[in-house]
Amino acid sequence: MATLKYSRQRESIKNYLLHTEEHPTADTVYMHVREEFPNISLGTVYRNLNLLAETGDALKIPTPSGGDRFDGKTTPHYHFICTCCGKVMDLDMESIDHINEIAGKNFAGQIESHTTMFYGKCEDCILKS
Amino acid sequence: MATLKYSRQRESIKNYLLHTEEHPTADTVYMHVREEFPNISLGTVYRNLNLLAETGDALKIPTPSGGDRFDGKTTPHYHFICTCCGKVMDLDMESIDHINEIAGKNFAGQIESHTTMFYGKCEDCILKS
DNA sequence: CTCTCTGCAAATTATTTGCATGATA
DNA sequence: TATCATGCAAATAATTTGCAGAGAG
Repeated sequence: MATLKYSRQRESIKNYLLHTEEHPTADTVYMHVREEFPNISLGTVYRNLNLLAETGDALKIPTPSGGDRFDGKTTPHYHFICTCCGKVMDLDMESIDHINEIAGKNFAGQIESHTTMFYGKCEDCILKS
Repeated sequence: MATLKYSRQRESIKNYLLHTEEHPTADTVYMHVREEFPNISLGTVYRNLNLLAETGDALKIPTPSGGDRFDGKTTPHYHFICTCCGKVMDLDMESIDHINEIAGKNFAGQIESHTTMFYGKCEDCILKS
């Protein structure tokens, strides 16, 4: 990949991701960064989010029913997505690296444990039902 | 939901899903079902795949980088997606229902264990690298 | 007969890309 | 001043939807 040059827009996006817990969509990032850069385009947001994901400065989290989410917290941790309301949450739990031994009996691939995605119902949705 | 009526197209789609192991995309299903119903439309395929997923006759598996996959094997099992080649595979491993106890210390939601998605490199991609 | 399902085409949604101009090193 | 980044608009890709007619119950 070509050498990265500094850009104020990218810095702002990176900074926003570091200070939010909501795992925003590209569009949400766009809305926020536009407060500082009113002329920024959605294309630029996408380009930078992908760059940050490549350099490891952000995580790109695919979700069912469209719209990737982004996370500025890059230390290994697990994610949970509520299939009811779509909310993406961090799971603060111990590593499940041993999953490779469990799966390994019939599987010769290598699971990258901390990219595992969990689905279910979040607390709010359980209470509402 | 409204009462379902029989349709030969839906039956054919369901049947194809039951006899393939490849976790096809909607488009792949379309290609195959078109051999029996040359005039079937992609819209109909999508509508029926979604109906089958709702009635529990098929699983809809979201993937990173676009394109849901479908699975006619509806008994609980885990899935693995190769982040290198995109291949979707069944993982024949014991249940990890206890994940709820591990995650539960800091999490009041409910993980539906068998919908957990694992990512990593498949055997083929490991050998090639 | 009534309501569901189909084929077709147009509409949506999320994301990417080409290009001329602007910013960084 | 060479190269990367931006803004804008057009292009893709995956999926959904409106509608008029065909098929199932």
